[in-house]
Parts: sequence; C-alpha cells; structure tokens
Amino acid sequence: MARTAGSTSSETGHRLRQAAVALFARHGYAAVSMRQIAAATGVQVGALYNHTADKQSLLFDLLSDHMDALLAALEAEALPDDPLAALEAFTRFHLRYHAARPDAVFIAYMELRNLTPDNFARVEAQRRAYEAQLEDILRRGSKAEVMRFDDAKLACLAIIALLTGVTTWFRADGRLRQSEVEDIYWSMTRRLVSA
Amino acid sequence: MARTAGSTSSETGHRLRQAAVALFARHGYAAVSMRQIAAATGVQVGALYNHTADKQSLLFDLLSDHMDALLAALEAEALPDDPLAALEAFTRFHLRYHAARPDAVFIAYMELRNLTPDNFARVEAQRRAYEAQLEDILRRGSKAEVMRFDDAKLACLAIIALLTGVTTWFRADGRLRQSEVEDIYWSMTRRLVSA
DNA sequence: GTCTATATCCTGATAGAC
DNA sequence: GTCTATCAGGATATAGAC
Repeated sequence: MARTAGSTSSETGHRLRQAAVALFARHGYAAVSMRQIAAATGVQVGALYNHTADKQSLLFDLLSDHMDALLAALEAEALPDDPLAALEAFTRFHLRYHAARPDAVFIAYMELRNLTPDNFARVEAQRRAYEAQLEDILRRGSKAEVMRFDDAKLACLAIIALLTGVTTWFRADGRLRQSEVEDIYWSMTRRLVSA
Repeated sequence: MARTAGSTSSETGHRLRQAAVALFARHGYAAVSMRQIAAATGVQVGALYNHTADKQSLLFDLLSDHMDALLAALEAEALPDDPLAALEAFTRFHLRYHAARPDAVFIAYMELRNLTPDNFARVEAQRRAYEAQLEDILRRGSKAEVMRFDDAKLACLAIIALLTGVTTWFRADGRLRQSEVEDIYWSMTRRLVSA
C-alpha cells in the first residue's frame, strides 16, 4: 500500500484527503498551507498530523492511491480480446474515469514534480503500468493489421495526451454530454490509428 | 506590452528572466523563492526589485511575453491558403517552436493557476487567439471538404493536446530526431481530420 | 543598480494539556 | 483524537547606504 502513516477510514482522515485534493488542484501543492487544509477539513492544524506523517506523505498518498484505483478500475473493465474493441473500451473507460474525478487527475500529473525522487519513481512506475496496457492494445492491433501507425510508443503517448486533454475543458454542465464527448473522441482515436 | 515594471534589455533583467523560467519550470512558481532566483541570477535579492515589481509580475511577464512571441512567430510563418497545407505548416511550426523552448512552454500552461484573476484572463485571451488560428484552418478544411470531423472546436482542442503533449517526453538527444517527430505527428494529425 | 539589514508575516512540524 | 501554544526558519518586500 501507499500509505506510510495515518488512517484512511476515519472521518477526519477522509475529509482531510478530500480537502487536500481540492486545494492542491486549485492552487497547487506548494501554494497550499497545512493551515488552509486544516480549515477546509474543519480541524486545527495540529490534528492533521494524526492522519498524515507530513505534507509530502499526504501528496504521495493521494497520487499513489489515485493511480492504484485507476489501474484497478481498468483491470475490472476486462477489455475484449479484439484489438479494435479493446481500444474503444479503453478510450471510453479513460474518458469516463477521468471526467468523474477531475481534481485527482489534475494533481496526478501536475504535482509529480513536487514528489521526492523516491516517491516520484513509484508513481511514475504506476503511470507506466497504465500506459503499457494501451501500448499492448496498439501492438496487437498492428500485428493483426487492424491498426496502423509509424511508432507504437508515440501513438500510445499521443492517444493518452489527446484523451487526457479533455479534462482541461470538460464540464458536466457544458455544451456536450459525457456520452457525446466519448463518441467524438472515440471517432478521433479510431482515425488516428486506422489501418 | 505585458511589462508593468523593470527593464527587459538590461543584462541583469535578462538573466533574471532566464533564471526564473528555468526554476519555475523545474520546481513550480510557488516552490521557488526570490532568494533562489537571485542566487541563480547572480545578485542579492534586493536587486531583483529593480527589474520586476514583484514575484507575480515576474510570472505574468514571462507567460504573457511567451504568448506574444508565439503569436508573432506564427504570423511570421505566413501559412498557405490551402487548408491541408496550412494544417501541416501549423503542425510543424507548433512542434518546432515548442520543442525549442520547453521550459517556457511548460510554465505557460502549468502556472496559469498562479496568476491573479486579471492576469489569468489576459494570458487566456492570448492562448485563445492562438488556438483560433488552428480552428480557422479546420473550418476552412471542412468547408472545402478536404477535412472531416464531428466538431471543429473539439478537433482543435484535440490537436493542440496531441501536439503539446510532445513536450512532456521529447528530448533533443533522445531516440527520435526533431524531424522524425514532426513527420510522425503530422501523419497522426492528418489522419485525425482526414476526409 | 547593487548592496546589507530589516520589517512583517507565514511556513511545516511538535509538545503537552485535555 | 483534538486542542492551544510555540519553535525555528524562510517568505516577500522595502529602506537607505554606497
């Protein structure tokens, strides 16, 4: 597990993490003080340290737990064997999962540089494990000649960037519904690698 | 002009801005102190304030000047009238310009949230002006039936995300040369909107 | 234009009462 | 588990000598 200290299940611990995710997403890790987090949690600052060893552990736990949950959710999807069907399932899963938790997604790639080198390496490994699943789909699609691209690694990174970019503008009450966005982005992803 | 105080042309002013871009890109605006910037500039902290009104103005000037320069460089490209040729020119320009100044590009979209609301609005307007150029190409391509997509705005955002994502992994001494990356990404961009 | 010194405030983290 | 009080240090920004 990612946790180094403190409890996840306690009510205060839960509120602490919710407050930290929201504040880090809005202002950035370095710009948010433990006092601000305490206020948003509804306790005094000293009480926070019953639930996290320090500020760095708090950030690491948020990121690492997010990546754990993302990987677990993807595995629970049970992607089809057919490469094109798997790519569609991955695309829709990625969009749906990320749209549902914009704050956690945002800090998971904006606050990487505020992790200590050790913690960064661990979160990076989790991120690579996730991307490896997409790259595997692409390689299988290329081998089966139902997909075509110049470079599997770059196609993988391009699709991740394309899909994750949605989080910067998507709003649940915006012009387009979640399902419409999914359809449009699946259309673009399919074209990107079409044979 | 973006500048609110201080000089651009002085030697110290120039070093200050170079140091600030590098440090903000590596550690983030909020995590970098004026003392660190002074040390990297080669002066004492008090001297910085002869070249910038305060830390916020420094950030704003860096971002705003970057966007100004990006827009000016794009206009200097004199994109072709033909929509597909224009899209290729835009794609290669974007990749080339961004690969050449990774630090400035990085902070230009990572540090937006550390701008005051007024400053944020101004930089956002500059960014929209840049994206509007791409959207115009796409609309002309659609009208001429040499491009096809479900939604011009989303296709625009998707292409920007796709291309800008390159900055997160591209290294001049990496596996691929700049020209190879350009070719591969132009290939993917073309497919994305192909009729 | 740069320096040193300083004002004022805020930071993460801890100690010990309850 | 939460509180109050506090420590030691670092933050931005300014003043005034040179």
